[in-house]
Amino acid sequence: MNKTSPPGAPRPRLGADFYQRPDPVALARELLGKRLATCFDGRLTVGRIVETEAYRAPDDKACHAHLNRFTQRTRVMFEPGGRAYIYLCYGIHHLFNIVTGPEGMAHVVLVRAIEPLLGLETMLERRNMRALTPQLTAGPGVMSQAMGLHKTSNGASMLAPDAPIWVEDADPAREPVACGPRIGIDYAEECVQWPWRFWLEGNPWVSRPKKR
DNA sequence: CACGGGATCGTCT
DNA sequence: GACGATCCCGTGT
Repeated sequence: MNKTSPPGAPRPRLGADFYQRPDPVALARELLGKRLATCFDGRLTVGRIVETEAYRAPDDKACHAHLNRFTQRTRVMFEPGGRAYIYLCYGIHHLFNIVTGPEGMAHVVLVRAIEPLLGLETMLERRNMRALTPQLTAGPGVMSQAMGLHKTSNGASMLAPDAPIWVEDADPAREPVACGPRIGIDYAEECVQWPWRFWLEGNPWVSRPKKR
């Protein structure tokens, strides 16, 4: 009997009960292996989530909503879980986060890398690449680009049955889960070492910059 | 392959 | 006016 389904098989979308649970660290871990999907202009792209980071308000200094700082930018983080939080980083990269937790708790999970499953041609085209290599989607900026995730989708709900951004349930990952410090948050003082980055050990689609 | 720097702009001070 | 939850390319070895 088959224990896994083909990549193209339809899957149930995760709903509010998943996203609105209170612990963003547990959610970051559980999102590993699930399928991030978008459909923009009729172009379906799906990838298996292989790397995430948790950001938690109010105590986490690396979180944009540290001390529950409420600004125009962080506003969406306070919404109930199940929306996209997408912001421009370094003036170039659109970083895709999933708002989690109940309303008022500004927790998010950054999706850092996916393993491409469907819509590979679309992903390659968006990235201006020819060959299928981890550079396609390993890293939060390039992953967003490949999936067509842009700051114009900031605040979009992922809960409606016809929402163009969603996460599908999936079979449990076979790879072991590893964790370690988050990337690029050296300013966050005592939070720097918190092991809130999660990845699937050995999966080649996990980001691997030089300095880590 | 290691290293260094530039790109580029929204956000908050 | 400073600074990012990054990435890519050029240089040198």
